[in-house]
Amino acid sequence: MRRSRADAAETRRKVVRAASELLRARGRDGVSVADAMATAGMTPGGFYKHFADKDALLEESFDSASNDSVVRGRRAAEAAPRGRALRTIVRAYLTMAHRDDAAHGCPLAACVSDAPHAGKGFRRAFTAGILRMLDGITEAAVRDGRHLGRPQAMALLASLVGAVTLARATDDDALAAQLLEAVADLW
Amino acid sequence: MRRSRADAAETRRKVVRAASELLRARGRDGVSVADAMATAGMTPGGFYKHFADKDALLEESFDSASNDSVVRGRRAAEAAPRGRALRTIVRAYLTMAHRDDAAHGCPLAACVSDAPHAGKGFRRAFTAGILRMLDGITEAAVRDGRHLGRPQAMALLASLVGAVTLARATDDDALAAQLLEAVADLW
DNA sequence: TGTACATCAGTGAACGCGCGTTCACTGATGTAC
DNA sequence: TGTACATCAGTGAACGCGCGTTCACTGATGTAC
Repeated sequence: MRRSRADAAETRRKVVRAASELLRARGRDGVSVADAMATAGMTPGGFYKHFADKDALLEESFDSASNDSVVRGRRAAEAAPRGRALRTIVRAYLTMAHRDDAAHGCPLAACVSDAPHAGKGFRRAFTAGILRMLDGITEAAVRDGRHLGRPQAMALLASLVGAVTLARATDDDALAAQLLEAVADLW
Repeated sequence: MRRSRADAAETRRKVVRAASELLRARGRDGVSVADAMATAGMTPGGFYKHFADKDALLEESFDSASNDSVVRGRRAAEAAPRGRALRTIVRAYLTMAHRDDAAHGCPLAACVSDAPHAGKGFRRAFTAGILRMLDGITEAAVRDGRHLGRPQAMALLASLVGAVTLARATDDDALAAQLLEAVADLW
């Protein structure tokens, strides 16, 4: 039956949140429309009242995750000890906790091998996510009173994403921890 | 109809090669048994004469790609100018050509976000692939007459994989090139 | 403020498609004598 | 070396399943008067 506009907006938000977690936990092909709807407490049929198709949901879900992720990073940087903002967010990124909780973690790390096979919209959202992360890194450095060039921010981001994705891909926990540690010690 | 043992072995090899390229080009979920068989010039039915199931094929395909990749790296290191083995393979890894030809490139970069959602066998193969790459990096350094610690090899590998996967994920070619360049300049 | 009606969020079943897997069959290969 | 038979690599159709999407329907919400 029909719901109020506020209810409908809330439903939409719940679906995006559910999809954003499923997307990061299982990857693009691991999210089904029915799953996302069920996780949000709905039946599959209503999906198309809110989104054009599955791609539109995934694109918006990625974007939402990317925003959340950068906001969380900024908060961590603000809460960090004086002059340690960048170091704090880098260390937080490179934890086994982050490795083990992809659903609430960095969407770049979660979707990096999905994007090449995805459509235009998703890849555009991914690119925006990269830029947001680079800006977040630069911002943290500025907060520490030092200048980090764009190339250095890029190299840092690449090593962060590489370390976490490799740590998730291996079945050897000790190796995973060493990979994270090795990159943490690099910066 | 029945084929000779030599023919059958050749068929099996063709299927693994086809699957290994499809796997790297399209990711785990992008490979269908029928596609792999068709690419190898066969109909789908014969597949189960050679492999227990799709997982067994993908595991073997990953392993094969991983071996090929390391062998290619070793050859490049051997052909490199004196004292430049490591630099040569790192630079070769970080090219737009490698980014654009995933089918014949590093399987770690191609499958890194697939592995976490894959079964035990695939993750074990992935771990073996990481170790092989780390050994390959160390070996190249030794050839240059310098010692590279395990942590440094790990940090290098993470940044390589991160750079290429991010470069493939974005739809912005200039950004992709800058990411590769930024990591190349780090080492 | 009340009333009548149009709208539309959400339901749950159905459809079509692709995919992994199975299966009966074919006929060349390999083996036993 | 030759022959008869068992084996089995490969074929191509079929099955079952999950998934994205559609659709007729329901009944509360929003709107027009």
